[in-house]
Amino acid sequence: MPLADGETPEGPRPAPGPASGTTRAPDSGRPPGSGPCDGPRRGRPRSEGVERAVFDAVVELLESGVPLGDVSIERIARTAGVGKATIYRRWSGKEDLLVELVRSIEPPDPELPGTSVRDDLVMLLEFMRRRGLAKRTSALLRNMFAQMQAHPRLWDQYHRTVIEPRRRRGIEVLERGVATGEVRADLDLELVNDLFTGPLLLRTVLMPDADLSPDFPARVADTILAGVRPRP
Amino acid sequence: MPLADGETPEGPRPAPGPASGTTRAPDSGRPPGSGPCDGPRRGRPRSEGVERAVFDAVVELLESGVPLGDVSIERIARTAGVGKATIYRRWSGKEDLLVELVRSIEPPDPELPGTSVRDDLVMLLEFMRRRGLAKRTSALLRNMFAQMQAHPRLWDQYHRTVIEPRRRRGIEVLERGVATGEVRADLDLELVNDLFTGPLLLRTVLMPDADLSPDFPARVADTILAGVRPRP
Amino acid sequence: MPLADGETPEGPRPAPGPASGTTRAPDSGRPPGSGPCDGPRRGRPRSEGVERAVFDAVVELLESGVPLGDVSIERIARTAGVGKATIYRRWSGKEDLLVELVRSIEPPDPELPGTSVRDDLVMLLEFMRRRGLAKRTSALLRNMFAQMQAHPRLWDQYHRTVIEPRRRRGIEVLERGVATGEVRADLDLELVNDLFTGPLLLRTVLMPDADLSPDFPARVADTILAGVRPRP
Amino acid sequence: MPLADGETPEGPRPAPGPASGTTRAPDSGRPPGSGPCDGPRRGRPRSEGVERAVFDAVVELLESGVPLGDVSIERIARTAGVGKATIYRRWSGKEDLLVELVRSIEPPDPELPGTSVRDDLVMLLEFMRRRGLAKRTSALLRNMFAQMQAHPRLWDQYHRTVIEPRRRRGIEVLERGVATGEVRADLDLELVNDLFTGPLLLRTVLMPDADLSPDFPARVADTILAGVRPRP
DNA sequence: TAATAATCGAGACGGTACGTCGCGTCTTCTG
DNA sequence: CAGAAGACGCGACGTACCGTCTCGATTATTA
Repeated sequence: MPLADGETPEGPRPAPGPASGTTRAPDSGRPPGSGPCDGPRRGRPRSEGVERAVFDAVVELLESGVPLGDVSIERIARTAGVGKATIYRRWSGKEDLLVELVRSIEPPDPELPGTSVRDDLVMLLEFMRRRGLAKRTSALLRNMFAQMQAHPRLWDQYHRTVIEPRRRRGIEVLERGVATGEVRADLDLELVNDLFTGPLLLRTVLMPDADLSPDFPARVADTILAGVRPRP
Repeated sequence: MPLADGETPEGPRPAPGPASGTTRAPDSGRPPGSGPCDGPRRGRPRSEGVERAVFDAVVELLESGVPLGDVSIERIARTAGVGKATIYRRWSGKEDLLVELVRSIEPPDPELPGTSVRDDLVMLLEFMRRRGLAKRTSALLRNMFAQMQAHPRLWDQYHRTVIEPRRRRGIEVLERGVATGEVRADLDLELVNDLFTGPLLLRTVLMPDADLSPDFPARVADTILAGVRPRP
Repeated sequence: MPLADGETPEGPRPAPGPASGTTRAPDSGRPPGSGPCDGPRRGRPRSEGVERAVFDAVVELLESGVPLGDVSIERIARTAGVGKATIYRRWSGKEDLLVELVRSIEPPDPELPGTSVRDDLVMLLEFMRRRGLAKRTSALLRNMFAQMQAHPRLWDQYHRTVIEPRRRRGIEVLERGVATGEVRADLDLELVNDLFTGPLLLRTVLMPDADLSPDFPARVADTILAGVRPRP
Repeated sequence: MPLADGETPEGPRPAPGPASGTTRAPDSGRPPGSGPCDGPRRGRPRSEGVERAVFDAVVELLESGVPLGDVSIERIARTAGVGKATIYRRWSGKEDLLVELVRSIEPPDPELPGTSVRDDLVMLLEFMRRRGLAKRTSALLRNMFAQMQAHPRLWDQYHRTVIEPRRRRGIEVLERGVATGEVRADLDLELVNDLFTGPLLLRTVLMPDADLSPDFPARVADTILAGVRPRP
């Protein structure tokens, strides 16, 4: 989501759709009590096209201006040309579906230059900035973000798998900075990390039209590193 | 949301929305609380008790653990002992109602000590922290925030009346700091203001369980004022 | 209603609107417990224009094709430019209003020639036929008739004041016929009266588009008087 | 209503309505009870139990004294334990539902003795008399009748499928009577048929409490056959 | 002349029903 | 057996009227 750092969608991402293959673990739809799962499944196998069709339908709806609250399962099924039961067989509901959609869109983490703490932080912030600006995903993600606030279970899951790892990366960068002497050793690094990422979240979430010019990451990083009080 | 202010809307923001005015169409009646209009209103005046009953019902439902998505107009009306039409006569829908509810709950702005920039900033942050923690308003506000993201008109209104004034106050504090020499004169104060408020927003919105201990405002302020890089 | 014999609406009826004056007895609106009713009423007297405006509004609505089921009190009040409470002050509800409207439209009974039973019966039937055909009142009355079936109290009242008196007249004609030898003395005259009026009701109510040519009354009367079986 | 037949619709009636066909728009599904259409219907078939449950609920409500005006779709659904949408899926509204209900209750036509015109006519009238008296159907049908008056489309349909066939039978009996010499050959048989059925309609519809004793059909038939004027 | 009292238009009020839509489950037929 | 189709019970949606009530304004009679 907007605050998590990511990659520009116009950048190296090969395919904007769902990733190849059906790499899904939490298949809650299989009727419990069936036999061992390693054997070759009997009956008609699940169509590979369904996930793609469903995700495409959701993205198409959201991009065409439909508010996320109006994106009902019924409508997704109609748009995708898919039966409702087929959707419920794979996901437990709209929220579950959306989480997976978001995860599938999430770009891979950026490579850091490692030249200095300052450069690494700017790079992380720049990725977040590009994520927040990305044309198509921006509104979508903001909507999702809003939606998920109301669904704690899914929010937790997203937090665990997306937000927290990136937070870790920022802290690791700072820890390296402490080791090299670039960062004061007497600071709570979790708090410092929030100092860097908070402003970007604020402008992305609360002020979608605000200034997010390319030099924003550098200005934030430099100001925090140097401090606001005049130096003697 | 309430605990963060942002950027000035007259600043670099190109267009604050389709129409900056108060385009509140569905509420054709007088907004309750305003003075007497010119013409003497005809017909039975609206009961003063309805707003109270409705707001109380919503708060009661949310406090009793009902998720905001399940707080339907129907249920509000039932709980408040009020007709649905009476609700729709005053508000255009659930979101509109919630915006007004939040506004009615909004506490008055804090008095600033004025002893120093640092003290004033800590006070502002402390005020925001308490707002985010307040028992009843916390979950409510977080949900509200989510809801409003999808409704630009309401969001604009809330931004104008709640967020923007507070943002102004922060910037004024910083300007005074520049005048007294407590703050570097070469900084973009809007950005600096976001540095202070961003972290609090981040922890409140993204990490509801995170550390929001009483010393958080002071730690944020001191770290940003002093800077992260070691001083020579 | 359509089966009750009456007068042609294009005939001697002087004014199609409500009769002059406010000759209303069943005024249920007066608050019980007030003083003696002969004394001059205090307060503002009821406007004479209200009954007229309300009746006109109802007729206007029905004539403009609005089904009677859609003629709500609300709509009547709106159309008449009258307050709802003003209507309820005079009538207990829609049914009550409609009964009075119908009564006010009901034309006076016809004069009978008295030359013979056959001529009198034809005259009665002819009045019924014209009533059923009357351009504006026809659909209106059919609607009312339908409506009243579902409201026993009002139906009873209408029956007592409109239907039954006319039924009496038919029987009186037949009794005179028995006295003059024009009618068999061994017959149940109530049943005979129904033989004459039934066919007209049938064609008016069940078959609005059916044959109601001017000679219908004569054909009915002559056939029943002569009998269907061939005379020896 | 059911106890009266009327005139042939192909006769002098100029236009039976806007469209003589079966313009039943809202019921897009197969009318239950018809044979298999060409294409094998897809999706879950409509439950057979729903019609029964709904009809039973309506009859139960009416029998327990609920006025038909208070029999709302909402209440029917509640009583039948059925969703509102399920009702609207089959019928376009209350009237449509009631028409089908009445049709389903309609008893089969009587066998005629064929011994004489007089006996056949008495039998037809007796059948109608019993229909009008039947415990459960009586009030229901009277109300139905009232409802349908205001809905031409439904009335047409009922007329076509219920009233008209019965009317035909009566005229056939009379035609046979002309052939056997039991009936005068110079009469308009449609009118004669109305002479017989009209009185029964009159007493059933206009005078629910009137005399409908078992000998009523015979008295009507005999009086009309013999004529009211004394025979020389 | 002023007070009193009932009327007027207007419209808010707590309800009930409307007809539609989406929910998540189910039941059919086709591949 | 998967999948499209769609019926099912349920419940919320936003609207329309119901009949009652409360307003300010109007219009008579009574003091």
